[in-house]
Amino acid sequence: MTTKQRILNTSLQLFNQQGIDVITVRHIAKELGMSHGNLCYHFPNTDIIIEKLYEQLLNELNEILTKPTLLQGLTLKMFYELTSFIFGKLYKYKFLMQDFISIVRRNPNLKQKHRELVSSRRMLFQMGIGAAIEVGMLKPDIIEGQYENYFEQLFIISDFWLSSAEILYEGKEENKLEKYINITFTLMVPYLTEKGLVEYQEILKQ
Amino acid sequence: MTTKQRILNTSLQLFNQQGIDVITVRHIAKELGMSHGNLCYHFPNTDIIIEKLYEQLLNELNEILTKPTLLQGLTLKMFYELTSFIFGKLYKYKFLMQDFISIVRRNPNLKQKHRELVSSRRMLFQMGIGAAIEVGMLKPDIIEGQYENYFEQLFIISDFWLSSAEILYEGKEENKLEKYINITFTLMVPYLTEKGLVEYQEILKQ
DNA sequence: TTAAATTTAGCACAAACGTTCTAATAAATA
DNA sequence: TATTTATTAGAACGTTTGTGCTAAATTTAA
Repeated sequence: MTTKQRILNTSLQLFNQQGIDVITVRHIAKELGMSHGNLCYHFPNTDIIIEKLYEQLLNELNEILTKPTLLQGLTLKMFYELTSFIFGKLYKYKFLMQDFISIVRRNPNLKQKHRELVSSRRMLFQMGIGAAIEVGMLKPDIIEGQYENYFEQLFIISDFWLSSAEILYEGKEENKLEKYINITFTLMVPYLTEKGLVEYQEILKQ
Repeated sequence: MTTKQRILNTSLQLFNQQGIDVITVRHIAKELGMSHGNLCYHFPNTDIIIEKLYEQLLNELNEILTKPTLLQGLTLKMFYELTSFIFGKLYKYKFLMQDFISIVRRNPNLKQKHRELVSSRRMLFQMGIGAAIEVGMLKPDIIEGQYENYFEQLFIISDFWLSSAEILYEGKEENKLEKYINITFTLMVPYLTEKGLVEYQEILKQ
């Protein structure tokens, strides 16, 4: 593993544990057992490390999200697994979500990048919803703006379940991810057809 | 107005504009045209100011939430107005929501206080849901844990809509509050009875 | 093997921070 | 009026921060 990647890994760990406010280049260097002068040779400051970690998250997400076969032979289970995959990645980089407001204030570039991510996620989900309606999994869009509201709710929860969990969640750490995946996934239940509901029940049993 | 209250007001304004990371006792003092030594005579540090502002928000919320007549003669419109009231207060103190993770890290006392707030809100809403089912506004709790999930979704969105808006919202500032009130309120639509739906449509018309 | 490029450690600097102290001023009280 | 109390300004302290520099060590390439 290269020194740069070792720095990124250790930074991710420290940011996740303690947040971006208290972690400095000196802390990261100390954790790695190197001089902070050396660390600044690789990354001049923490903001650049954070930006690299955000790009790393984007790359890991795009590995799946840009697959052209993503929506072929659509099933509800695929939706669930996609949610699980995304949430797992967000969990891995949880400081990015929890401190996103501060991060964006320090580095406005990321605001635009995140908007693009959300925008592409929105398009993907719209296509997914459309496909799911066609195969009779979801109810057609009867009430005006029904799925628009659903998207907004979905994005708020997707982006901030980790923040909420940090304050409110009291159970075991290993159950956290699944709990919030379910909370988010059940947001869809009201829009399921009877056929969709059957499939939904089966997913829960597993 | 007392000096203490002037300091709190100006602090609130600066925190809302720029966040808690960059604002120091020196900034606040400068904005008020006083020496920072003087400001520290009133409030030794920013953490204490933040704690006082949080308590101020709690007091303003409790003015309504602890009214014994709150749930008497329950209508959906009352629910909507209650949501509006709470969201308006959160908007006034938006930095508290947007920076809550950092704030709690710096002052763990507030974590417990917030949990108590959420817990009392949860009880209030449970009573509200119960009453709304009784008057035929909401569907009875058929699916196991149906309303539990609803609560979780509701609390995540209530606590973090301001954070999401900071990054994603692009419309006019004066429409922001209403937009997110609607997003949150429509979370309830799937649980409405036909009677409830009629009342819901009427609220939207206004 | 020799030369160049990369990587490393450690120091030094100015700026900003919270905190504390002193002394002066204003307000309240006896 | 005299005395105490509350409020204010400003300076000083030790820390910590990001940043940049130098020189040594290591690796790579010729």
